[in-house]
Amino acid sequence: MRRPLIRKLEKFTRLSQADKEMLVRIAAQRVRRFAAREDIIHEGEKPEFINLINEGWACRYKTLEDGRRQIIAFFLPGDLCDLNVFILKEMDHSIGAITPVAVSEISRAAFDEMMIGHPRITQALWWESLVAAAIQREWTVNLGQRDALERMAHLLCELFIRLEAAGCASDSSCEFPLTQTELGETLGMSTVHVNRTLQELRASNLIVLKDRTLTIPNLQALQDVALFNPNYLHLDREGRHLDANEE
Amino acid sequence: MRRPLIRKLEKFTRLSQADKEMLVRIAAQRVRRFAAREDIIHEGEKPEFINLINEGWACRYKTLEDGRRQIIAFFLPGDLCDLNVFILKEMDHSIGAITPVAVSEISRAAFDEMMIGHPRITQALWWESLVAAAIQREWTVNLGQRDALERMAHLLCELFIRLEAAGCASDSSCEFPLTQTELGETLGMSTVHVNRTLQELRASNLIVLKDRTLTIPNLQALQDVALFNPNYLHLDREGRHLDANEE
DNA sequence: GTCCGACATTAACATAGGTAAGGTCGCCGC
DNA sequence: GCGGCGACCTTACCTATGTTAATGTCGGAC
Repeated sequence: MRRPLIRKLEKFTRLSQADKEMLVRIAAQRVRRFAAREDIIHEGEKPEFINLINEGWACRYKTLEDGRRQIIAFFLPGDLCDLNVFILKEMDHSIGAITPVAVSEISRAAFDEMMIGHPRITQALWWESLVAAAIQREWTVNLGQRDALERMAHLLCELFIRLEAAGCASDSSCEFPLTQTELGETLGMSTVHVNRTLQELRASNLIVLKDRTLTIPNLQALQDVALFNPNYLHLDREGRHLDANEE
Repeated sequence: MRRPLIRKLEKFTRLSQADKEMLVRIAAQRVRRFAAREDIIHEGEKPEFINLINEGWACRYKTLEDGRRQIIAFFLPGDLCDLNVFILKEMDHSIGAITPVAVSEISRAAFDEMMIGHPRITQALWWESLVAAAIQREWTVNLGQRDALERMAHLLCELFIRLEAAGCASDSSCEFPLTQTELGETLGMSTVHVNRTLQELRASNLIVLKDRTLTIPNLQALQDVALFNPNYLHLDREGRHLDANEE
C-alpha cells in the first residue's frame, strides 16, 4: 500500500499520526473502480463528491461540438479532483479513466469534518489545490509558447516529477500508460507529429519510452530542452527536499 | 461607483445588505494604484495579500528564460487574484497592470473575518475561484484545439461576457485596451497573425474594434465561429438569468 | 494458428501561421 | 516644429506542423 496522497502532502508539511490515520480512513471508504476509458463523471452532471485517485491514471477532458478533444489535466495516484466542487451546479467538463483506476469519493460531510478537526490536513489540501491551479497555468504557457519538442519534453518532466512525489517512480523510470493519441490530445498536436517528436527525443537519448515505461536517463538535460522550471510545483518544504524514503 | 465585485457575485447568489456593506468596506481599505505596465507582484515574491481589481485591467503572465512571454489570465474589474495564496511561499508568475489599475489588498486577517461572519460571501468567493479555474481550463482547450480565428473569437466572447457580468459593458460594446502584441502573447500567435485574424473578423462583420472599443454586433454569430459554450462561466443563478439592472 | 483491433511508424504532400522588413499615423517631450 | 516611439498594418517568403494514407507489429479471442 503506497498511500500516494500522504506521500505527496508530506512534501508540503509534516502530518501527525492522527492526520495520517484520518487520511487513510477517508481513502478507504466509498471506493469505486473504473475500467480504462470509462467516465468517472461526465460534463453536465452535478458534482456530489470530491474524487481522490488512489490507483491508476485519469484525466479531465473536454470535447468540442465537432469532436475535437482536449485533455486538460492528468490525475495521478494521490491527486484530488476539485476541492469545493459541490458549489457548482454542473460539471463543465468530464473526468475519465485512462488506465483502470480506484477512486475514493469524499462527501461534503467528510470533507467538512476533516476541515474542522485537522487544520494541518486542511492547509495541505489547499496547498495541493493551489499547485493544481499552478499546473493548469503552466499548461497554458506550454501550449502558447513552446514548440512541439519543448512541449513534449515539458510534459514528460512534469509527469515524472509528480509521479516521483507520489512515490510512483523508481530512480529514473516510471510507468507511462499514455498512447500517442492521448499525448496528441494533451499537447494540441497530431498523432503523426507526436510520433516524430518522440523519435527526436529518443534519438537525442533524452528518453527511453517502450512497453508503457518511461525512462529519463538525464532529467536535467530533458529539463533544459523543455525550458522546464520546477518552481510551479511548489515541492520544497521550507526550502529543502524531503528524504524520499522517510517513514 | 460600479462595485463590479458585488455585481458579479450577485450572478451567483443573493447577498444581504450586511454582506454588501462588508464587501464595500473590504474594497475600500488598502487601495493601491499602478500605472499601465507596472507589476503588481512579481515572480519570486512572497504573496501576502489577496488582490482585488477595482478598476482597470491586469493580467497574470509568465516569461520563459529566452524572453517569450505568455499571458495566462486577465483580471477585469471585480476579479480576485487567488483565494488562499498566502499558503504558497513564493509566486511562480507575475501579475501586471495592463491599463492603470486600482487594486484592493485583502489581508489574511480580513479574509478570515469575512469567512467566519459571512457565509454567503464565503460561498460566493469560492464560486468565483472555481469559475476562475474553469476559465483557465477553457484557455487550455482554446490553445490546444482551436485555430487562430476560433481562438480569437473565443477570447473576445469570453472577455465581453465577463465584462458584462461586472457591469462594464453597454449593450454590445465594451472598452478593449489590449494591444495586438498582448493579444498575441495571450493566444500564442505572432502579432502579424493577430492582425490578419482581426482583419478577417472585421471583414465578416463579426466585430468592430477601433479606438480601444470593441463592438460585437451579433454575439451569437461570434460564438458560433468560436465554438463558444458559455457553460464554463457558470453565470446562471438557479437556472435563470438576473435582471441586469437590479439593485 | 489466424483473424482482428489498437497502436506505432513512415512517407508525400498541403497549409496555417511564423519571420523579417518596412511603412503610416498619432502622440509626447523638448 | 522636430525627433522619437509605440501601435498598427502590410507584403513576401519560409517552416513547423497537419493531413492522408499505407504499412508494420503485437496481443487477445476464438
